[in-house]
Amino acid sequence: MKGVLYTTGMKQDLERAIATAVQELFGVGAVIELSRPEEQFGDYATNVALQLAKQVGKSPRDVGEALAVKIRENLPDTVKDVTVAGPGFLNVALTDHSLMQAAENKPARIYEGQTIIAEYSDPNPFKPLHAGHLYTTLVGDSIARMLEIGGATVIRINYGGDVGLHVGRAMWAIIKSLGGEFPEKLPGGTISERVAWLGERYIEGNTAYTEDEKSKQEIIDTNKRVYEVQARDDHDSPFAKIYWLGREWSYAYFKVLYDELKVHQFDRVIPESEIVPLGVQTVREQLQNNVYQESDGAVVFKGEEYGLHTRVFINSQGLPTYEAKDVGLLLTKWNDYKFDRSIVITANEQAQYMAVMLKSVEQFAPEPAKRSMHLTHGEVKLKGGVRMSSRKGNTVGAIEIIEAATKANRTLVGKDDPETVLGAVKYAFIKNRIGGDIIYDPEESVSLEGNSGPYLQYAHARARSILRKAQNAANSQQLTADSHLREGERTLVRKISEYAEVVDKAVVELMPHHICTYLYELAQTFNRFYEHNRVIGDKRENMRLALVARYAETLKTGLSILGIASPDKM
RNA sequence: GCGCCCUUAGCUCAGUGGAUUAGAGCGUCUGUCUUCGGAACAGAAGGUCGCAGGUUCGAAUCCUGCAGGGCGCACCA
Repeated sequence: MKGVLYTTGMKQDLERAIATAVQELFGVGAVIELSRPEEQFGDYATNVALQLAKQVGKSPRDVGEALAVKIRENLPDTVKDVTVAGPGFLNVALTDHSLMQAAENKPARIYEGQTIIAEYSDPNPFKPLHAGHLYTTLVGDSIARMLEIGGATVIRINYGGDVGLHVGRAMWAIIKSLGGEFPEKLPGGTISERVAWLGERYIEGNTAYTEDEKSKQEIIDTNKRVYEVQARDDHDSPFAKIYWLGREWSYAYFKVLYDELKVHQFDRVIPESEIVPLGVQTVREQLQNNVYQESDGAVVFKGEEYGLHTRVFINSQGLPTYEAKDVGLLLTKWNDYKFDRSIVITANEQAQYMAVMLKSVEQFAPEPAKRSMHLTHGEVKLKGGVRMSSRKGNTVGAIEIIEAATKANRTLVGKDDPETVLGAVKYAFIKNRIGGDIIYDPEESVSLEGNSGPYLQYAHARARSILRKAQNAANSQQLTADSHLREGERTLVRKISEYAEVVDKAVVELMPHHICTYLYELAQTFNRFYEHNRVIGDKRENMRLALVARYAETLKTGLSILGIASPDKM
């Protein structure tokens, strides 16, 4: 189900034209890959001559020279010049006119017609929301947006563990803390306070589970009771009342985070309890078919045959582990959506686990398994690479991050400015490549300067300010009306023309940080242009207004893929 | 022990199947301002791209080994 790049736009036209030239000159086929060299060398570059040299039996430079002549002949309107550089690289300079056309290119819709499931965020009820949840939510949100840019119909799914040992741990400590099963004794206060209280209980239960054998047994029993509450749909017993209330609080609190972050709404929230029956039933059925095996009273999948490892799907108590639940989840997605692709986004600690789960499903349901992929990101760490742990008491809460950023921004700017705060926080998290761990630096995440969200927003607001002041002629002119560009103008047009290519790359690789890197360069290029070139009152005002308008739109569209707002004024 | 991932300037990171001086931001130092918004711009200092081999005309980028760090490896999620 890999996306195939559509061949549209200036870059693809050029690639085809060069391939044709190769065919005409040497009678061989070649895949041309154009890159963007530094501006002084041209607008596009290719190393095709070096690749062909051996095959054709000529020196790379000779191949390059011959190609350069041919390309100039074939594309007199598009190409201003083709030169051979170094060992045989071809540097291609576009005419100003075609460069301006390239600045109008739109990203390819490589997922057109596909239904793609994006599952992300996945917080568990009864557990605190920490920095990692914030991060994974933002990554998922931007990736889902990228899939939409690529033309897909995206189903956003949020999956969470409302049953399982962590709930047992929390419930055990809650009951202990209440002095018995007394739902009426549950604390009041704001939703944050109540959830904070739950979080403390979870940590207590967690500690007791690892440190005290008797408590551990009690927690295991409590866990079973939670499954029974679900199975019997019990809403009346005091135990059940506590459970449902705690779950409700958690969900309410998740909503607080999503609202604060202004992320796109989920299409569906799937609690684990919903897919447990299908998961268990499926695993038991496939036990008959020998996909899964019994071992020490548990049901396992032996991954060793596939270079993986063995994992337990149903434990010896007869309760499903995360594994069996994920089987149920995957099949539920498949039954309900018949997706073309399903992407699950989590931290990388789950990478090998997920590989085992998918491999097991592949044995009896190959289609959904093959169409699934697991995209992982790193952990959020503190400055100096310090890992957060509730035991050390150095965890950072998800909402705490937004609150701290809001406060810091207030003292810096003197007013509340949620769009700037969110711009700063989101950009700080998304600008790094997915995969490695990222460092949460509270100061950097509220920074207004340099490579930051607010820098980009400011570079947008500045441009809008110019356009506001010159409303008259401004928006009527086409960028391509003037066929000759001055130096600073050309640099900006050239940068804008990279937009569609960068987004394509980000969408294909599912790497939002490419967009961050590019937009920062774009904003930088504009700020330089702004410093050195007058727009209003200049002889070239009309052309430059069209350029500024094109730039502002590009930046705004790009930021929207990251879920970052572009206010007209700041 | 086995598997996977990571190691680029003081800090935080881009760049990863070839190239021309390895790029940013922060921090440090120095400039620009009777300016369409200074949340800006211009410049300086700062790197044997973890170490050692190998392939190549050419390696931060590919291969091998080593070191350091992270994650996972049966009833947690």
